[in-house]
Amino acid sequence: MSDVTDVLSLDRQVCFALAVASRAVIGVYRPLLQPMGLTHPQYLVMLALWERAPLSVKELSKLLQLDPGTLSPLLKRLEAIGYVRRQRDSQDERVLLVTLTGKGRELRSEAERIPSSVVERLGMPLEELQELHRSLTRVIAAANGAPH
Amino acid sequence: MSDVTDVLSLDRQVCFALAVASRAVIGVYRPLLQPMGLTHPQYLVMLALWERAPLSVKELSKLLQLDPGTLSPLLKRLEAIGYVRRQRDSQDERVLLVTLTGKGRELRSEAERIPSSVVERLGMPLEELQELHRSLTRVIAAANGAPH
DNA sequence: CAACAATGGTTTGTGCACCAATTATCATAC
DNA sequence: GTATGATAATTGGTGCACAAACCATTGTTG
Repeated sequence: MSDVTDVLSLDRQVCFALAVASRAVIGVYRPLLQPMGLTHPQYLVMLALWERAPLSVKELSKLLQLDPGTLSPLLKRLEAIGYVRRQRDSQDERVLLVTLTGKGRELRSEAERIPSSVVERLGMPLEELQELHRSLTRVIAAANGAPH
Repeated sequence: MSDVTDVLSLDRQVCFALAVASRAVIGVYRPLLQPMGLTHPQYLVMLALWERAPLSVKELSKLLQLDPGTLSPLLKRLEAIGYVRRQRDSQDERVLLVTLTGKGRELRSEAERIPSSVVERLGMPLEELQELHRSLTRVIAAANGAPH
């Protein structure tokens, strides 16, 4: 009955639930992404590029909240499979501009089926997913604003 | 105004929010866990063990929803820093029982300060976190029950 | 009891994810 | 115009995470 036990109890840890939920939902995407040869993080990069390419590594890093050190090899893999081109900005040779190839642009129509397919497989009411999304957005803001 | 654009739009992807939120919240734990020499997944294993050690790899895998192949090296690291002991079950030499060392048990009192510290740093009302937790639990169930 | 399947862990390979250190380019200040 | 500092990306190191292959032990069945 101690609060301490309560607090440490595994299944009450929001953090644990977050980690498990994240992995579980990514697991639902996996078989859908596999035919296109994409992992989930790669898919997120493609989403960002479909919305507004070209993007620099810096911009992608900010958008996806991912370390440049994580993106660097990931982008090379996307280039290796032919979805993306990496080239230095001629205005500023420090920045690397990531653009879509024709193959990368074409992939979009195939990808458009994914979100609805995921929602269908989850079998949850859309309203609930939207509420979850709002809730997650608040947590992200809280975590990013946390001290230290 | 097409629904398709809407659906692919990055910031509406629950999955993206989940991944970012998970990483962001783990980032709040990081500085709190660092003094004890624990990573977040290692912390989750310790939580499980504090609740009910000994546990086999199989049981840990089920509790934490983690692959045995992920746990195997993680547990060796926990053993290397002296929080845990790994020994085969004499009844069934296939199963590996993970138990706490004295040092591992002592760590618990230090860890008990973490959850409240995280909540404080997040600065979110407890009620909202609990609602998020319920919502995440439903998503986890949905994802685990998803076809394929 | 000897083949056989099932079970529990480990290993290997690929790909994130983060951190710290490094490199190259650009911008400023002498 | 050369030192200085800032910025953008890459590299290297550690540690998840998952899949597939592998191995030892146990359980079962002919």
